[in-house]
Amino acid sequence: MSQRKKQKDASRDAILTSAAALLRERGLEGTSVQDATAGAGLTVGTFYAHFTDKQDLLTQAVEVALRQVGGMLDHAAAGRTGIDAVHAITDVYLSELHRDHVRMGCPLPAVLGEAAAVQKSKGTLPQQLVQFLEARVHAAGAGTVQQDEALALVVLLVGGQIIARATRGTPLSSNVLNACRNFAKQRLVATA
Amino acid sequence: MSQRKKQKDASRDAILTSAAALLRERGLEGTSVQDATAGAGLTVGTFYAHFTDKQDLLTQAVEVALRQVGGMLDHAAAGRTGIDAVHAITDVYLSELHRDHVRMGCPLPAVLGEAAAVQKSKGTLPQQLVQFLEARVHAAGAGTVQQDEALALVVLLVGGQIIARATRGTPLSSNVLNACRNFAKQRLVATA
DNA sequence: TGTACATCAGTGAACGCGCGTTCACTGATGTAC
DNA sequence: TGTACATCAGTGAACGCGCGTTCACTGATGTAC
Repeated sequence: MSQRKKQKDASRDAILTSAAALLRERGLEGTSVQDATAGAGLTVGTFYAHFTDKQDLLTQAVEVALRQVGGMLDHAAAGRTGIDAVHAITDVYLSELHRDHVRMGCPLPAVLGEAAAVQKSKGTLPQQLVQFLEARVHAAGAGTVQQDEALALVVLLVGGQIIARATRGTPLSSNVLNACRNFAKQRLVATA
Repeated sequence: MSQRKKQKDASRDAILTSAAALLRERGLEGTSVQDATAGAGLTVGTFYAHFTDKQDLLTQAVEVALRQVGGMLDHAAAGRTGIDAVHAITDVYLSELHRDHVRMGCPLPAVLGEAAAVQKSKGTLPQQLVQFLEARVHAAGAGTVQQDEALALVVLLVGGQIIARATRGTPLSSNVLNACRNFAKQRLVATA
């Protein structure tokens, strides 16, 4: 591969990484093309040499972020099986650490909450994102968790983080995380 | 009260009502001052005779919307007590009807999802909103529901609607509502 | 190897647009005598 | 009751700003001979 091509790919990756971080803390609408390219050390002008438009960038950046959180969940579940793996995922997803490190975390709380932006994307992106998490939970559970339970757990995980982040700085925030962790784990154990 | 004062109050109420509807389907950021006043049959120019700024309007409009959803929940729980009342609230909140009539529903799914807008509001608005719902659930349960359980239920309600709305038009949307209703009701019944 | 030209990643300024906000003005309503 | 003036809810155009997007240009990299 030519040096030019290599550099272009590096720039593209840098913009994607920058956007993947931004969209998690500012949402899809709040992530400007300007800021994403600036975060990669570039100027706006070059943006359209890499992406067809803003929507194109965001779609790909969400996937980048999703791959990261997939790794996070795999790491948490490593060495465990069945309900133990599901509990490990629950603990890590609903941790204070995950709440406070938005840029490195899951994109779903930011993306699914933006009514306007999601409607604009028309496609089935939100569906794909939810099913990604659901599949992960389902697979980790390996037969101990019904599909309906996996869906409800995904709602507790994503919804819990949305609310914990919205109330950050108040005692309620950690109470919500605690309540969701306890509820999810106690009620899922009972069915195992 | 003078006719002038009466007319001004009517205009103010009309703007508030218009904004309360808009913010639930477009979110806080997506609700423009222009659209809110136009929805009341007025032009933008008059806006600052009624509100100090956009944030002022939104804060009050969220309260208006919240009062409406309070009525909805009271109506659903009317004539029931304890866990039955909680189940009725769960069914109505996680109904397809509530998903599809966003303008008349609960503002929390729209408001809590907007990371950027919520951080801008600085105050404890999100906390107040969550506690409003939590208190309602807790009161309806009248001793049968622990505080932690009430919080987890609020997360299932709000999170369930956020995800159901984001995936509207796909089969997943109704599956999520179903899964949350079942999970919430089966697991809460067990503790009653 | 050295030179002349072609390519193209990135620059920086401009555009049109919608936004929140401001303000001089209008005309109907209220008040004073 | 009638007239003259004061008040003020609402109008409509303007502003500065950040946004997504476009484009003429630059200068380093690659290619041909």
